[in-house]
Amino acid sequence: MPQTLRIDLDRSSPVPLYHQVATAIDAAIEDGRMQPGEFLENEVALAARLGISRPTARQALQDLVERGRLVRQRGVGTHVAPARVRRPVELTSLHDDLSKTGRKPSTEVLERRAVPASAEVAEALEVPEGSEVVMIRRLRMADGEPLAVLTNYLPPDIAPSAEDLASNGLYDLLRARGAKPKVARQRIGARSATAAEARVLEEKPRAALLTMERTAYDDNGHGIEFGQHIYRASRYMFDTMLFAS
Amino acid sequence: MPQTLRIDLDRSSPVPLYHQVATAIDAAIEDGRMQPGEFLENEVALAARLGISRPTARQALQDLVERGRLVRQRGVGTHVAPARVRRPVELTSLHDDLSKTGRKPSTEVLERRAVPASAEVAEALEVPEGSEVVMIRRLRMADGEPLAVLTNYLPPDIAPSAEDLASNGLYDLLRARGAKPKVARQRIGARSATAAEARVLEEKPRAALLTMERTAYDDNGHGIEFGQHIYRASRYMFDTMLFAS
DNA sequence: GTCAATCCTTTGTCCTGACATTTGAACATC
DNA sequence: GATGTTCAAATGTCAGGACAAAGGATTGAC
Repeated sequence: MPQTLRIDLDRSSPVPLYHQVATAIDAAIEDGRMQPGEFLENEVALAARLGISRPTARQALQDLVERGRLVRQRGVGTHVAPARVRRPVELTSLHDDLSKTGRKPSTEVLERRAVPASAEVAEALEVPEGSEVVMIRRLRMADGEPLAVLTNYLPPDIAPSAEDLASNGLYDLLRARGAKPKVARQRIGARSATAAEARVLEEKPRAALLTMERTAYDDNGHGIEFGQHIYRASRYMFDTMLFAS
Repeated sequence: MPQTLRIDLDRSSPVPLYHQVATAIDAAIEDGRMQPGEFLENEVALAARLGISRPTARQALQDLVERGRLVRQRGVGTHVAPARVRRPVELTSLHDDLSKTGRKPSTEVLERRAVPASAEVAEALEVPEGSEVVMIRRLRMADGEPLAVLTNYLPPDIAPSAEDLASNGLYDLLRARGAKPKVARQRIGARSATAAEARVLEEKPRAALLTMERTAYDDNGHGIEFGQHIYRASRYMFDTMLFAS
């Protein structure tokens, strides 16, 4: 009892056909029209019904498999993956994260100024040590409660203004400036809060904090952002999905 | 000045051609025969030279792009990705992690017994609440120093013995029993150590600890392992790569 | 009834061929 | 010399076909 999904294709659109198909199926999974475990038509039938070639249909399905939405088994068919394995690892900023989970993010820019690059910053951003970079320190709040202190270092030519940062996520602003983060290396650790940190975050002195250090790169591998952040462990966890190779 | 790589193909092998090609190129990148930024031949030439079709060559290159080894640009060509964006996110156990970075892992099994499943464990492993599961608690050490206390819950039929656990990684043992972890959801947080935890880990009381909670699934989405772990923040960090969608 | 062999369905791999789109450089023009 | 145009090179998209391999169900033999 395979589900035949209605999919409208626009052959004059610049969006590739396989992507239109993938998006349509993904949407059906997302809004519940297709349930976990439910089988799709086989790919030959799908291609015939939509008037596309089998490779095109395959490419659409393959994309969804790689994103963890579908599971395929040779000789069996293609079915929707269980809901709990569907969430992807993604490179997002905390601002986007909070919006998606329904909490109201707000930001207070504590500091924004030019500083000489430390060795660590210089290496991440590929600039000479001691050259000028912009340091931004923000207090991130969720529903009015302090959540994290975010410290970012950026090359001067793409660093957003303090005003922009008050209402927009950093990554959105970077993208608007043409710097598109594609990959990031992230290191998560923990330590006790200093007195000053505890005060800003409204925690007790020496409370456990989560620390995160991240370098973001564009797709040519050039560093575009380096950040050292601290989070209130009592209010925040990092939630990721891992895949076996 | 594109690099022409010598690649031997075995058409009688059960290993797909595109995979043979991808593996060969990957090996060349890994051992330095191809340097970051260096261009490959264009895909048409590559296909012709190897005597394979262009789609097959493309599939090999596409695989490497998805793994972050290569970067492609339409109208330009295909080149090797910068070294620092190459490391993948992978689902590994701490045992494998330590071996790879050259530290000597050792394990002490503190406890191994059957316990009734708590609500949390029951949900992760898809068993009735209160049914019997095996709880394993291990002290993980690196170079003789305590590093983490790992607490795992497993279905009784795949739970390894205490003896096996003393010298092997948990994931290796699970794989040998036919339970292949494919995806895992992982939550990383922090908190202060209790007195007992501090004692075991040789930390000061109330020292900051990293906590990690992980549920691993096979490719049908069935839970095969649930773990709650604590790490010495002074000796360990989680290091991951993230990719933008 | 049990077990093995066979067949069908479905995805996996591989081929050939064609046109579209993007990029960068060479070229011509003003 | 600056600027716009054209062109070649490279990857992206799409079509249609063929055979292989795996899994499940059916069938047959004992």
